Amino acid sequence: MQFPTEFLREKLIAILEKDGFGDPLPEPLLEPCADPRFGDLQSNVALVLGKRHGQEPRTLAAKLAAAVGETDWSLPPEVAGPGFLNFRFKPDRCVSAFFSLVGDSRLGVEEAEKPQRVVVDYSSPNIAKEMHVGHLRSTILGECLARVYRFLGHRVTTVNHLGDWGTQFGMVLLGFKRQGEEARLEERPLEYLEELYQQIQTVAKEDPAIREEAKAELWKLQNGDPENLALWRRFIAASQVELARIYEELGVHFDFTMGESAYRDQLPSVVHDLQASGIAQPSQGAVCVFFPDEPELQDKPFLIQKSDGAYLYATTDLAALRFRVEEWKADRILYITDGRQRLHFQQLAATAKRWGLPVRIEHVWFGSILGEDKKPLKTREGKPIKLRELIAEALRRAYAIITEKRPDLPEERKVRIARAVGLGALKYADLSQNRNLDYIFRWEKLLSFEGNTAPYLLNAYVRIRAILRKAEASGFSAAHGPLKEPAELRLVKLLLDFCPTLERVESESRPHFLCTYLYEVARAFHRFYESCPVLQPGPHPSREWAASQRAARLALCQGTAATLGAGLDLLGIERLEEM
RNA sequence: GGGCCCUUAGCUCAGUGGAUUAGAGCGUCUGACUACGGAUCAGAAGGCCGUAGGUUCAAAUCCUACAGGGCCCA
Repeated sequence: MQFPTEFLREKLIAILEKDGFGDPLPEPLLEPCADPRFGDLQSNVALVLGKRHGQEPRTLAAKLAAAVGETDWSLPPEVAGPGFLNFRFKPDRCVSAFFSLVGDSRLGVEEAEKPQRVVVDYSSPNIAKEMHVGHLRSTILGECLARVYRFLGHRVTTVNHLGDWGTQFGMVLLGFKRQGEEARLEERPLEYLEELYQQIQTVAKEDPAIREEAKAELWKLQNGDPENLALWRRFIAASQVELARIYEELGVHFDFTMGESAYRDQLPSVVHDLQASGIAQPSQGAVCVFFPDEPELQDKPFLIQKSDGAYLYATTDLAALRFRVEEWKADRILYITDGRQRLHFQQLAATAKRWGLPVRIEHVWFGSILGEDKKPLKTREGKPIKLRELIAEALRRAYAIITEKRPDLPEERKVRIARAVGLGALKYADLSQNRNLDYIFRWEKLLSFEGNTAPYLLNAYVRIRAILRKAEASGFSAAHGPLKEPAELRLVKLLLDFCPTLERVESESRPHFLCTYLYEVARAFHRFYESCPVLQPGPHPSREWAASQRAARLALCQGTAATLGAGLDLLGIERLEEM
């Protein structure tokens, strides 16, 4: 389906190229007007080209305006100020485009012509530790991006790269052997394993003998000791059960869960390969990749094997990378982690390039979570906020509100609504902010239910659904009809922006573009709702006209619900029929 | 010591390769309940876009330096 911006853009390009202004095209050619009073789209190409070719911008703008003229989509452009071109869409054309969009299950979004195989690597918790707030960001962002890429027609594989093979298992094994309690392992494995680890670590600090014992346990595990292997497998199985519960609650799905341990047999060959092809070199007993051609990485070698022969995260990541390219034929891999790992992924990408792996690596990084004092909220000091506590608090707060506002509802429905609202608010808090920014952890912020939040979007959706249900009960249906009120047209134009918005999300892997857009849609709907009655229109010239208007407004409701609903789905937020 | 990120209204944040009068939410103040669901809507107040230079007819946006905060590497 064609969109007005796209249409005008192509038109403008054709004119510029014909007039010899196309090399290179000034960008951006068109952007939304800063102020709606100027129109729908603005262009400052005349200013840029005027300068480039020594022409008076206003004269050039007038010439371009004349060349564009009136189009199928737009009125003749106006020249304003120093040489802006302001474009105004034809309302009727937008309305008819809107009606074709309403009838389309994909809302006018076409599937990618050249689908890519995209691997999204996210969440990736450590198996022997509680998940905390930091994991939420990776999990929520990754899930959302995977859904957006998939919706745009790409072949997405999601993977949870579990930390299941670190040195911490020496401590955990020792701890469990000394004082293991089966029941606690079954009950709450993540918490229990973390506790064991911390206990042993505390003791080990004082007692070198304990440190040695832990090392010995680790050595045994890594060298295939049956007892330790069996225990380790039990830790993993128990942890995975608990993780699965959390993911299910969050509505997160992985196509594959493959821990670091899955690659342990491949590590020697990675190091060997890289050495054999001259990419990695021995250095002070260790093995490193150097990057003489990358200015930013010149003094930052990538360590892939330590002098004692041990492998590192880097080695595992390279093995996983090779696996994903060779076995999954990945064209593109997105790693969703916090910004502290940026150097690591820069090095990983640079190594992959020299290794000749035909894959585009994107590090989708996000900021840290800070405490109220703007200092990092570290798990060592201070009190870590456990993810399940955060979720429980979200549900509790949402439940309190729903109980207050809807005491009439049966318990079961209140719980269900509290789930959608609480989890939605929590997810939305992470998704709606530019991911690169650090954020300060505050319950009120993460669990806010007003303004630009999930409950606001849900509220709009619920209201529309209520209207549509009533309409259906009364036998009214949606159809073509007049949409001329400013609030109607504003909504119509916004709904035509769904597809371009998703493309922007894809181009930068930034879900907050989608959130901002959906918020605008919900706001525009609320305004429309206030000023344009759908089911009980006011006085009208004729009964036919009133019926036609109601049908058109119902269509607008349908289109808005479909767009908000699709958007919520992509964000991973559950839709509601009532709240 | 080197590198990266950030600094926009009291608070939390948008601002799509420079451009017409910098936008929201929360909070504050004033309105709208004869309700298609008020978790809503209308309006007001509130900003030398960290500081200082530079490039430009035009800078929150690009360049340089500095300050403050955070992170990474040895």
